[in-house]
Amino acid sequence: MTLNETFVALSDPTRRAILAQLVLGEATVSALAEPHRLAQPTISKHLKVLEQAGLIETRIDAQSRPRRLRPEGLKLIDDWLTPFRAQWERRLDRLEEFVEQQHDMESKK
Amino acid sequence: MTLNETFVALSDPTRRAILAQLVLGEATVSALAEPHRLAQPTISKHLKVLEQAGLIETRIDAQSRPRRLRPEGLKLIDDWLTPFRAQWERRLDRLEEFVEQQHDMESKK
DNA sequence: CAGCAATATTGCTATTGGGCAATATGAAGC
DNA sequence: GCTTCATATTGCCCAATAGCAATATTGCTG
Repeated sequence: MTLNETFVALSDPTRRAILAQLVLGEATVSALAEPHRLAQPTISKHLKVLEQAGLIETRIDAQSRPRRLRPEGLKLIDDWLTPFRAQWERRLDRLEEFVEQQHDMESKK
Repeated sequence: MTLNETFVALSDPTRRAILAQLVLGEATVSALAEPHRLAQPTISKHLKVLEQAGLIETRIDAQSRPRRLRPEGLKLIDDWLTPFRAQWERRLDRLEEFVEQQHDMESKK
């Protein structure tokens, strides 16, 4: 459940696709495997990584082990982004200022 | 400059540390190498990954090649987070609702 | 232009990580 | 109790990657 585990978990496209699937709701392992051309054990491995990172959780229903999203897990990432977000918003502000200035110039012509 | 490149770039702690350093402003390669117990070529390699992902850019100043942050590069990540953010905020809303309901119950005692 | 300073490139090694087939486990249904 | 279904675990291979030392490159500076 560390920041690093989370980023590592997200660095694989298959795992990101699995998360995207889970936004739509709970799904079994076989349902999660189906869209990818990957063997079941491969998917199980990915699921383990995601669970270890705190991004999904497992429920038990007879033989099946449906997974569901733990969106709060992504807060670590969101928080990490904060200082950077501040920066790109500042850039946007400067751009807006610039546009406004240009506009003023125009109207003074 | 793809989403995958970006996530891969962020999946290494050294590279994240470098980005964090660059929030404070432009820095030379040797300045970036200094805090880490890593050889200079190792850092240069990391910088290449970050630049390829569009997260930093290089300026040329005599022999030195100072890097600066390109915070907009992180928008890809921020955008990817959007659908998930919606989910964890909904959870928060439900929590608030619950707390309010409890509060109502209390006041009716 | 010689020599130094800052960085890039190259070539190598060791580790990690994604993939698979084969097998193990555990619950359901007959 | 035996079979079947869903999934986990194990053992293996190959490719990708972080790391380094050695060397190349580029631009000052004397």
